[in-house]
Amino acid sequence: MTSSKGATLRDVAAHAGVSIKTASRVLNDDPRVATDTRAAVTASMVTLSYQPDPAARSLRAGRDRTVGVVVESIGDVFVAGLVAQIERVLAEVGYQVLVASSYRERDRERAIVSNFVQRRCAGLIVMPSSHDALQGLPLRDLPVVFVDREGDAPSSQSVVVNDHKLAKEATSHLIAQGHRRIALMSDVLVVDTTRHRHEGYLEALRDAGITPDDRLIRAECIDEPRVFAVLDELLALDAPPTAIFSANTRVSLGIVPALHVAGRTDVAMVAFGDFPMAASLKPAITVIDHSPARIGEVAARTLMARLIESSDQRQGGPVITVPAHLIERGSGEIPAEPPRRKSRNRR
Amino acid sequence: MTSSKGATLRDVAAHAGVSIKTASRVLNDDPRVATDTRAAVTASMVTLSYQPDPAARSLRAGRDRTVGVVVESIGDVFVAGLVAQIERVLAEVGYQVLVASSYRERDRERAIVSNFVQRRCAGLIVMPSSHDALQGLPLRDLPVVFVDREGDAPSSQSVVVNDHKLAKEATSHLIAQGHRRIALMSDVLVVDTTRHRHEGYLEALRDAGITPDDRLIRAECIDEPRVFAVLDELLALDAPPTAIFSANTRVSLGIVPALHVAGRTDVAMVAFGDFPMAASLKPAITVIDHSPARIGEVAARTLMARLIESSDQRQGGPVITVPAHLIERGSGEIPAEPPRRKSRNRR
DNA sequence: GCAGTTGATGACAACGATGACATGACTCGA
DNA sequence: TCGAGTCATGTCATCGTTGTCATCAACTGC
Repeated sequence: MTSSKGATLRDVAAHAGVSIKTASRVLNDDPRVATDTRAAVTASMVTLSYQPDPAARSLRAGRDRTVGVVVESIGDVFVAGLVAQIERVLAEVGYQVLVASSYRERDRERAIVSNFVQRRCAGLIVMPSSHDALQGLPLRDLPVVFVDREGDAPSSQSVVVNDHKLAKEATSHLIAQGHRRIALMSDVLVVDTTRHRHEGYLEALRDAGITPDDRLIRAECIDEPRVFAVLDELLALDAPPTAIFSANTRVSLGIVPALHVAGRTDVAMVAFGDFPMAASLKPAITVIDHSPARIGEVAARTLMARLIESSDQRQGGPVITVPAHLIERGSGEIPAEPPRRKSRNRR
Repeated sequence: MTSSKGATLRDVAAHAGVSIKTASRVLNDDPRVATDTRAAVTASMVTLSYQPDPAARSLRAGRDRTVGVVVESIGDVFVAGLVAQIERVLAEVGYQVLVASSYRERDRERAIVSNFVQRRCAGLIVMPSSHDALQGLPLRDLPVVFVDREGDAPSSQSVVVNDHKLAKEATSHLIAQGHRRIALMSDVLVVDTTRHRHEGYLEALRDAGITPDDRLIRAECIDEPRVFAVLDELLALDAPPTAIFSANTRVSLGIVPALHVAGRTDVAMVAFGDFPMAASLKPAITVIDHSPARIGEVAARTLMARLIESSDQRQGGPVITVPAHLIERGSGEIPAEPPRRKSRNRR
């Protein structure tokens, strides 16, 4: 039945016997409309199953009920969880989500943002490839919320976890099990987040009076093959590490299979970021619960507050820190010196 | 420097000393423009760093370089992989991706589609909650590609795997290991895909002369707690299953931890759909490699073919089947009768 | 009973781009 | 040499909506 093109505001106005402007007013909840007129127009809208045209609206009004989300790669598990939550929260208030992946390429990222601005998105949620990723881009006062990493932009806010503190906590946890040779495996150091985790790691070592060993610090784990290679090298050292701190989920997803393949699940490990199956592996993986859902939710609500109330008043400071904590599951509690066959099962 | 509002086509035209229409022609690669005029306009565009306004464009031209993607839930690993590939392919040709999750609610799904149509998306990629999910919706001849499940819509195509065949293959694989009591765990039977997998399972049993046991067929595994409960019940049966066929990834992600917690990793298992870590578990999980990337890629290219060439000529039939195969990893090769301590390590 | 206020409504232009059609300068073949 | 056909370009209206300003009736208070 419902065929071809939908009804326009003009049709609604004609059907209700009012001017198009009055219909527009009803549509926009303008108080200056008589009650019965409003009723008539509303009825006509229902009858004609009218739906406003977003393009015309955004062209004229200069804004669109759309939020642009720029992430590193939507295929990443962490990112998917993040976007899911953002989409869920924004859908509640009738906003649509545009997603695009930057693949960490600065130019691509900037092009995406420009495009979103051009599209009159109402706001932006960005997982920036670098602190100054958006520097100098014309943002038209768009509210911007950075996620997972801090970013610079006029009137922006960032939703992050305390990378430094949590990385330190993870490392200290391993130290507490008696480990002194702890490897750090991470992605390259272009993202601030990763840098902060490195610093946390180093500080934990320093506090424990352990001299960092450059051979154990490997910030080159960009893909799975690379992780395998690095791990091979680490295990082949004269003094190999007895524990590993994995600085992000993608790396963890490489380390775990690699350890299993090498048959070296005796090496302790703490992973920054939870992941599917982490609790079911043998040993189960001790993680820093860096929850994408929590971060996404906070980011979306932070943006929403600025979208809806049109209050430039931003809630919370420029940097909002979401809590996270360490979940002991086994891999992080493997002691440095394997117990000398005291008892196989203590319990 | 670059401030506030961007340049409009009028500005470009003025700067190049031509009419706005000529500038428009250059923008749209209309051949009817003199070479030097074109050069001048292009130069002006660069100088003013002109970017076309998508809203105005889509309003006038009736189409937008945007593809609407409707999925069940963007947070799902399978879905995330799918969307990532779609986005990647479409970005190559300058299309933006709008995503929305239906959470399998029909009304929501239909509302999303209507909205996308209203937005003048150039095309739609839909993971439909049911075969007739889009029935009767005004689609304006939009090219629609259904993914992972077949769907009905005028001039649509579907990109799927052969669920029936693959489920049968998985089940037969378990039968070949000597199993006769094979449980089937799946999501509820609202989606065709799931139904086809059930049929494949049943056919494999029938072919092997095994009578299906209703107590082993559990199509109620909608979330993780439910999976745990069902598994408990199954294992508590008088004649418990010796093998499990998991009909989708979400269910697998529940079964694996449940088996580990119950200490019953001696139960054989084949999972429909690969997932992170599947190869690193003990035992590693034998899966049907139902690859989201492959499906996403094919779906995106199928849609692209119709977007770009504006040829209504659709390539491929209404249903495009993407190949998939069984990957033996261990869990699916656990024999029905555990070997009677012949030798611990054969090699 | 009248200026001034308020409230409801409408006419019109504009947002930025493109489609239909028109124009004027060529070229070409008979 | 001229009409037809091509080519490059321009004029104008239009997509569906909203902002600005005008209109006009009813109501206020003195």
